[in-house]
Amino acid sequence: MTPQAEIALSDPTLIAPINAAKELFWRQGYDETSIEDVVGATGMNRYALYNAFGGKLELFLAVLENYFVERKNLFLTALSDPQGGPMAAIREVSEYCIIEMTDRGAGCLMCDVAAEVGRYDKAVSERVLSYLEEIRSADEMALTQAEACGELNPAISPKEGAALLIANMLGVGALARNGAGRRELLTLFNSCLRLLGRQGDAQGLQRKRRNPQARTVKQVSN
Amino acid sequence: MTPQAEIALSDPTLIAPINAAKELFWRQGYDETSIEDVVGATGMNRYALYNAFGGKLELFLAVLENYFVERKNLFLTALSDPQGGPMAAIREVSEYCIIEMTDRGAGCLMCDVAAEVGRYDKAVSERVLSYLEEIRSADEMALTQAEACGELNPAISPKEGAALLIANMLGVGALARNGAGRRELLTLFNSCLRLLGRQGDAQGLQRKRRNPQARTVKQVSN
DNA sequence: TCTAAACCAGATTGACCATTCTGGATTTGC
DNA sequence: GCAAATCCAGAATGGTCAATCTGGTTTAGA
Repeated sequence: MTPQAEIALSDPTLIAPINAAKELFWRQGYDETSIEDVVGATGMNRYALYNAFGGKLELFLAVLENYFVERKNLFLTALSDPQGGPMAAIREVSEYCIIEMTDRGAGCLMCDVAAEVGRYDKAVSERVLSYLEEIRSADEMALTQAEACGELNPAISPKEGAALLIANMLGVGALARNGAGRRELLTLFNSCLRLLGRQGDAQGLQRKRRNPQARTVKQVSN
Repeated sequence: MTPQAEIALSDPTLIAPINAAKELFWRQGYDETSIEDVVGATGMNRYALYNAFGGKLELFLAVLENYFVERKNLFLTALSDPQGGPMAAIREVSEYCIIEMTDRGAGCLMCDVAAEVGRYDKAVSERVLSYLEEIRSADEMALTQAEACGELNPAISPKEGAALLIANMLGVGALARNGAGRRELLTLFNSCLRLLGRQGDAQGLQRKRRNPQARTVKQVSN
């Protein structure tokens, strides 16, 4: 991130324009979003925009950073002190993300749009990978707790499980971007979570249960 | 697909140009690839290109269709009569795809580049989803065989498992596009396959085995 | 009130690119 | 060998867009 973009992020009057621009980039992509679009959506004029951010790329970097931080907070808050247990917390934040993606039919700002920009600027790709790693590690933390309460499928380590969750969410994003429906994507995520959980270890679970027919898993209502 | 693109696909002299253009679009994306690039890579001149395909978009559609067909054949061939068992066949084709993606650092032509074009042309997005469904159904076929030989984790249906495989591959593609390494992605895919397989049902497996310590799974050599 | 700085909107620049045009070269059929 | 069709390469066209410029307007400070 450029120093200018960093300054932009800390200026409270720029929060609203950044959010407006984020919405545009997220829905339309980087190339498809013109400065004129941003002028229209933010209410700022070109002069002020260039003054505050420096240019289109720098504006996008500020947007991306804002999205990064927001997303990280979302995950860390929900996963560091999960009320209903770690698996429930993972489900909660993930379903929130899926709803965001299907609302926009636009996948993940970080991975899809940022990858577009990554073609110009390799630093963006690296930033994306490092952020994904941060989120993966938040997932891993939650899965470690899950392991401790016996909620994790013993066939897998928290680390591997977290990587699977990330990949699954990226896949869900790719499908959303091509127009897949919310219900379908929630079901897909649900299968993933089921395999990661103790329920994925079907026989092992059955052996512990008093009534094996209760094996089916509570589905999301969507 | 336009009639013109369909004709282009059936003309054997256009196979080489289509493959050259595919390589460009795959690596660089649609917007970043100029007609001049294509002229350079294919050896065809602009006049001939426009004559054969009609325009840039039509050229891309021909490329996409070619990729679709090739990919479908790859999956159907490997999965319809799997020599070393269905799970091995799934592993084989998937690892092939991962190697392709990491070679180019460019994810999946179908999902990543086509989604870019899908912004102009909704028909492209729909085509992408329908093709993914075809590949998913090939995976489902293989997983149904796996279920019959007791190689599938009983916690999951072949249908769900196939959807998970697709999502996982799309996620792997997103990671590859941002520069993730081959080894990391193969490991990730491996965890996915392990959960889908009988090994994902750790306790159940343990109960059937004579020596439970043989629980670890053969890893890919990469 | 006055002055200097900040701000605005529209016009302009400069670059890129898909597509078409054109006039000459090459091939093809007879 | 010749005429007609096909092909070629570079120039030209038209459009888009980021970024800058300009000349006038508003605001803020003393």
